[in-house]
Amino acid sequence: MTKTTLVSLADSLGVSRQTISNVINAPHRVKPETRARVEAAIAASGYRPSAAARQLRTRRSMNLGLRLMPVHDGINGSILDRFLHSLTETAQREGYRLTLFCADSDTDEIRQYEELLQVSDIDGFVLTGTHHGDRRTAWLLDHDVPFAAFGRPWDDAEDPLRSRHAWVDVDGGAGTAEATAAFLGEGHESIGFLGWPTGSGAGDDRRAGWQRTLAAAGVGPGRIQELTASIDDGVQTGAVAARHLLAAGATAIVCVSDSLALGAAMQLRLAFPGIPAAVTGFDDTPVAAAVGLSSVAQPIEDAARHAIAVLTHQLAETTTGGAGGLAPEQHLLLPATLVRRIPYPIDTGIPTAGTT
Amino acid sequence: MTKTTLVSLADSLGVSRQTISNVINAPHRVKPETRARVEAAIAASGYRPSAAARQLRTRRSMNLGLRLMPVHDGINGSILDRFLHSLTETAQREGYRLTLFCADSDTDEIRQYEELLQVSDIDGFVLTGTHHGDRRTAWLLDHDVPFAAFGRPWDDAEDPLRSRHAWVDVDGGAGTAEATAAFLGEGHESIGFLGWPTGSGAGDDRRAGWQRTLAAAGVGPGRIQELTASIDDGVQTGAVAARHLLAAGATAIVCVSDSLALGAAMQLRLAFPGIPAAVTGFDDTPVAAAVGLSSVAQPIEDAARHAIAVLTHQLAETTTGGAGGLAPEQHLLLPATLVRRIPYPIDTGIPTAGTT
DNA sequence: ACAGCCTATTTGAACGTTCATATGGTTGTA
DNA sequence: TACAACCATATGAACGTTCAAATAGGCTGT
Repeated sequence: MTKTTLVSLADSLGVSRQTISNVINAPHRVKPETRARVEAAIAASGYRPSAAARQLRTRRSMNLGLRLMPVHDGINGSILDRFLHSLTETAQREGYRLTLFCADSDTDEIRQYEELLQVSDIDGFVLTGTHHGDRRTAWLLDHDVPFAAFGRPWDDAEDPLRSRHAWVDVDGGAGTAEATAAFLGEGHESIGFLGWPTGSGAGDDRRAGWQRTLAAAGVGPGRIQELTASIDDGVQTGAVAARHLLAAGATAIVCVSDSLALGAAMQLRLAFPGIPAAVTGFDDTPVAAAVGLSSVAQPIEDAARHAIAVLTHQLAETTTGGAGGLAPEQHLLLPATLVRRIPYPIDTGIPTAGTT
Repeated sequence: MTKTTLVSLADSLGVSRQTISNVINAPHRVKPETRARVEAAIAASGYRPSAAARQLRTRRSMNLGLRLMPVHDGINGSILDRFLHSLTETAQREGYRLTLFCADSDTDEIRQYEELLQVSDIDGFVLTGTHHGDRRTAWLLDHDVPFAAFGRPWDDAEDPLRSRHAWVDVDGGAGTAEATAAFLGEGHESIGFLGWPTGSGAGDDRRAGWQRTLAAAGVGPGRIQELTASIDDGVQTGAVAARHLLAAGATAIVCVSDSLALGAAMQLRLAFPGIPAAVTGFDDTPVAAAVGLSSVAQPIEDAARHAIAVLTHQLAETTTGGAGGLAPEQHLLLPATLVRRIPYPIDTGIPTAGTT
């Protein structure tokens, strides 16, 4: 039993290669009667066109590339899991596959683009972790490589909707604004913000949501200044920074991440024993769910779906030359929403000697 | 400026295609002098052989397939992140790439194998989430498809080292045994085990580690029976089940997962206020690190590295026909190790009315 | 009756490699 | 000198598909 190929199938059916090829790629060109006959034969033989041969001829691989960000940078952990799933599933439904690669810097990532493209192995890319001064998008635009970014083009921050490339993002600012407003509604007046150092795009965006909500509520710029802290991610660092916010009079804290929120929650417990800690995190990670921490959730599955939709549409366009249905939104900002939780009593122990 | 190809490069150098091909694939066949000249030209032109053409001719794609398990089944969250990273990085170093695909059942996964192979798009697979009655391994063996499994062949449990296929796994039982022994060393006598329902391979293995340690310490089978609970994963379910273990007199609890451990920790706090909860989880997830939960850590990066090593060796073998260096261990059980932590005081609040 | 056009199908060539084999030149041995 | 053996390089064919152009046949209109 030899491998079924276009020719072997054609011979056994008494038609030509091209007819079968047409049945697969341009069915309207084939007489319905013939078509049915060929389709039956295809199904019976289990024939599948060889990707390699097809790719060699058409110069399209139906493969999309995604760089796996170094751990603790970009999308990680369970967010990555959800993102990847949605990405892969959506791509698969459109006939594409997802190929992963690693790179330790943006420069290295660009080098890999060159490699992957020249080898004509990848049709387009999904970018994550966009940031200020991102050279990747410029490179891809310059080289006419189809791609979709998860993350706004932060350099065009004033008007990202004018961006030359397609992107999807989650409106983190709206999420932190909602969290802040919720605290205000509960009677809190001094609401702190625990964020990352300025310059990170996503981090600044989330801070801005908190800031504008406080400002709208009549809190002065000086006070806002006092109520914000900027530090690197981590539970311990969150605890330390939260102490400063508490000293500044904060009774509730909005955080840029779940890790920081976790640390902040510890300090709030100590400061206001018996009262559920007024803290919100970001990303709605399993950690947050586990300890009952309120958190701003990103519709990451939707974002992934849309990124693929945009990208595949772009790819279909360059092939067929323009037709191919309504173009999906090129610049899409999805709403983040606050997930409210009641903290569990995880731990009453004071960190002392030997345990496990 | 047209695309550089084997022919265009050959013409510009005044040699034949095959010579260049040889420089790349079998350098020893080419006269050093010519070789140097060709290599320089390759570097100068930035020439890269087309994957498609090569694949069409050689029938190898240098692509490895990995099924992305449905969320909350198999490898998830940050473990997946670490696993994927290591897998991708190692594969990349060997000249392979990782292609993802989704499947909602093992049957579906097998269907995709057929598709991926027939299209000759994938050279081999990495399997995760092996379980009792796994039909995938049988199928792959039957069809002579190279693969490496992360997870023992649970059906050959008596002697997995005799398995017909390559696998890597982590000795979870050794990890829980270590945890149990540690509690015994601290003076605990009634150490409970919070596990998944019987039948899950990995879960049973972890329970066995606890069980044999207790047995070795002289705890009778009846008592062991009383001290074990089996439930589905989750923080809440863990808390509920832990209550039963406490009622049975347990003072420490070894858990099959971090989620369950988190729930158990809650109950232990309530039962023994002021004393650090004697609980261990499994997987050493960020959740565990965040709340200061001791946990059994898997050397997942090593496992991934080894899986790729085994797989690529297998692939190289089928090509060259046997030569190609020492074969890596076909059946490898890596040790899991206990990471001891001191619980943080995360939460003193009692779960009551509205929060955040 | 025949050019002209449309439809359904076929044919030759090309995509860029590698395999198998052929060529030409040099060396070694009788 | 003749002939085999070897080395370095070159040539033809093949992998399985799609593109572009060619063919055959049916229908229309003058």
